[in-house]
Amino acid sequence: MTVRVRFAPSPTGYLHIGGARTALYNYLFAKSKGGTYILRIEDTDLERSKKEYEELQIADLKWLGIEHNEGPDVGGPYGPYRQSERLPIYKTHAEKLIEKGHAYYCFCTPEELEAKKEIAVRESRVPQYDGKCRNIKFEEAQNRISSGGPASIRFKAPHKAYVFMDGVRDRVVFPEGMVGDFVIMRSNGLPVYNYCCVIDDWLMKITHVIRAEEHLPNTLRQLMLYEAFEVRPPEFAHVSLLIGKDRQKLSKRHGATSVAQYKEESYLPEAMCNYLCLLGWSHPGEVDIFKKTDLVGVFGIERFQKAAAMFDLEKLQWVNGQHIKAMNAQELILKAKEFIPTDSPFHRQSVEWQEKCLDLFKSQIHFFKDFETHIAEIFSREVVENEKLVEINSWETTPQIRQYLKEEIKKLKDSGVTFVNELQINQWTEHIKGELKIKGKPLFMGMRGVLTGRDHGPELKFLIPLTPIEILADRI
RNA sequence: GCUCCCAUCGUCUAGCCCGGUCUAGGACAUCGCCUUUUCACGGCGGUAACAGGGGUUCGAAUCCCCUUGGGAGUACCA
Repeated sequence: MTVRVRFAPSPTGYLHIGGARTALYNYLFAKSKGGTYILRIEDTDLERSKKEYEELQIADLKWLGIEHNEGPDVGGPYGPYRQSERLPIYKTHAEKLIEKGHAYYCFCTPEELEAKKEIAVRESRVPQYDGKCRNIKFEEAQNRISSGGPASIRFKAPHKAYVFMDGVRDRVVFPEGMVGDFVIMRSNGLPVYNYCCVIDDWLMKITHVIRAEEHLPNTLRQLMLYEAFEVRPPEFAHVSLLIGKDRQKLSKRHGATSVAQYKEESYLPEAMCNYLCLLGWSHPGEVDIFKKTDLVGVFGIERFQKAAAMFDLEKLQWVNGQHIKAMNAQELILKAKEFIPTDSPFHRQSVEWQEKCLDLFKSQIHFFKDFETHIAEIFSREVVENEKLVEINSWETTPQIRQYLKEEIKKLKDSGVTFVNELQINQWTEHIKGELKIKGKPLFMGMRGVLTGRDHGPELKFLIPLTPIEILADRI
């Protein structure tokens, strides 16, 4: 039997990093098992679902490189993949359930239900449906419906315990009486999550359900439904939750929680996947930097952590930095086109210049946008007047260096040179050492201060050849 | 309230299933040193954890029980 997994988001907002992690796990599992990964849109909550969110989420998933084999936009043999387009299917199966005596029409009003619930809570009882409509005869129900009475469909919850084996939690037991008869079709004709989830997973031939732990209690209702349909349930694996600094389920108040925000901040999609993957799963070789393709054949549900994982921005940044460092010149240039603003002087330089520049700074940044600040420094004509620089300028040797370099740069500039080369810098250094008799700290720091206008930065022999000579002249 | 789930450095985790090799390993962060006549990168090293209590056992991070703490769910949301 080939593995079939799915990620089933509801289009009620942006793609959350928790959702991205779940999607990633499903995708990785499919890839590792040579299976199929399906995207299903759960849009039965009409009030909150929006088409634009669906598109946004698909775009974010695509950006992360998590591409589905079947889904609303690419089709597939078990469509439609949007629940709002599967309404007749849910209806038919609900009717079958009624025929088989597993479900019934319920005419209780929301107000009535709410009142009963309140009483139950006050009497500290578990608020469960009391089964008021359970014994209404089918014919009577039909009559009430045809005369316009709004009805929902309730499933008769069996009174027994349920046990299943979870890929992460092992043996999970739900004791008897945890849930009362629950609604599967709302009175407005739309199905309820736990119900359509079962229908879809069954009809789409899903073999493994990998989802967040918050769904664990839902599994009980779903197990009941599978049983009523006489269908073997899929394998379940409930992955630990993602939590924030306060140990609560990760949500908007913890800062950037949507994938799009990280995309915007120039994080690399591979780095995001890498980090997200490590939040609750561990590599058997204790490797911590990898690409999705490295995980084929390695990823499996045996190495999930049961406890919740805290999202740590600092480590994400480190992982992102590691991915940048591992990039070669071509990859860097490609990404630079994407992330460095079009008005940056970066884009006006030669390819050779760009390669050298990116290579020079790639080991000291955490994310791509950091390149911008370094590039801005190269092209900055201003001289930073901080304490250290004032000190450098106060040395009696510094004016000599300035005078010498000023003349040298003018000479080169007048002869049409636009960039100084490394050789030239060595010659300057030798001259200052030999003729001006300046050496050690005054020599190097003096040159740095005079040429860059700053007290720190990369090695001069790499940095100066990247700086246009006219800018050097201006600074001096 | 009720039901379910969870518990190793500040954080992510290895080890747990199949007790001894664990004076508990790695990574992020942090601190120190080296390297770099700067900053970073890099290298080396330090601080830092088996929630508590009972069992079982010659021996427990590992198996069992209790306590405590944390989390999730409790909808005609997903």
